[in-house]
Amino acid sequence: MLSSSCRYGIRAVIYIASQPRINGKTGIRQISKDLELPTPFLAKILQQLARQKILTSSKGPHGGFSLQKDPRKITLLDIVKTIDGDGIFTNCIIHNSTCTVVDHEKDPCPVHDDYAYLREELIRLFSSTTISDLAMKAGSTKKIFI
Amino acid sequence: MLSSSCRYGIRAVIYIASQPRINGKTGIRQISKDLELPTPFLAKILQQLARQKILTSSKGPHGGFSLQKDPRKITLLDIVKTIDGDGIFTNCIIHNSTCTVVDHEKDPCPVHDDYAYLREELIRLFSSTTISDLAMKAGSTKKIFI
DNA sequence: TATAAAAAAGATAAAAGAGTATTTTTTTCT
DNA sequence: AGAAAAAAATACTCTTTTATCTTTTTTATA
Repeated sequence: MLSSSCRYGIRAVIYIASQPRINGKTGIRQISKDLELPTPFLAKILQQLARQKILTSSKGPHGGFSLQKDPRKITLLDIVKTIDGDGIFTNCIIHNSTCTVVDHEKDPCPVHDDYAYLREELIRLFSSTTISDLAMKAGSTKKIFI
Repeated sequence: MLSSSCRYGIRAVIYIASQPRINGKTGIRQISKDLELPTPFLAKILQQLARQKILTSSKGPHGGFSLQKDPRKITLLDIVKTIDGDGIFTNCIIHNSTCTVVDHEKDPCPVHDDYAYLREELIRLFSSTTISDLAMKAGSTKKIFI
């Protein structure tokens, strides 16, 4: 469904949002240690999220990553699109390419109509779930990150 | 969502089900030509489906593949499980492993509850959509296979 | 200003997925 | 029996994803 990179990215953003705000920065060493993810691999993912204005990164001593936006304004859709692209929301389920209503309206693939509903539900879920929601739920337990 | 192998397999099974029954066999050369798929790669996929009793294969002149079951009894779920496994139906959306109700019932991951519904809809769609359904819809057009 | 801490960048390595090529086995038909 | 046609099996290549390692750049602060 989602790539490893994407899942790691989502968990890292939830983790950052759950951190107590002392100076507002969370180091990648700490994130990768607590989430049990490979440090340099996670670094690349967070860099992508920083380029998309979802995270802020700062170098130097006491540097690290923090959210660039209100966690209530960051959705799962934002993160998934940044890391995996929007293929999961547009690709046909049995063909290689997109299979939107426009593409196939006169020549729909046989699963098209039935899958359209599920695709809409997927988009609805991902676009309505915010990092704020997830960080609140995550707050109640430690193990969710692993 | 689904691997290339899996999508190719689904399309091939729909194609076989759509063929006029002369001697009941469809050669892989014909399938790969009409679906524009690489022949030896598709062969491996069809072999997997044959091992799972979804297809029958016969060697020798006039050999080929045919359905081993009533197409009304072959579901998308059968094919997806054969080729991609059941990870898509069991894996957690943000973790590496399964995240079923049993696994996380006392310690659910933060997206668990919201995603559970979508997962159920996915299973419902895949298990209720049969090759018979798809072959009938496919009958009306040529381009759907490509 | 020098140092150390941190992320950024780049190069490389391992694993998995996708695809190709070749040989072997089976079967039909002459 | 022999030849040809078809799938099965095997081994290999290419690409992408995942992961690691090393070097560079930035920056706070002693």
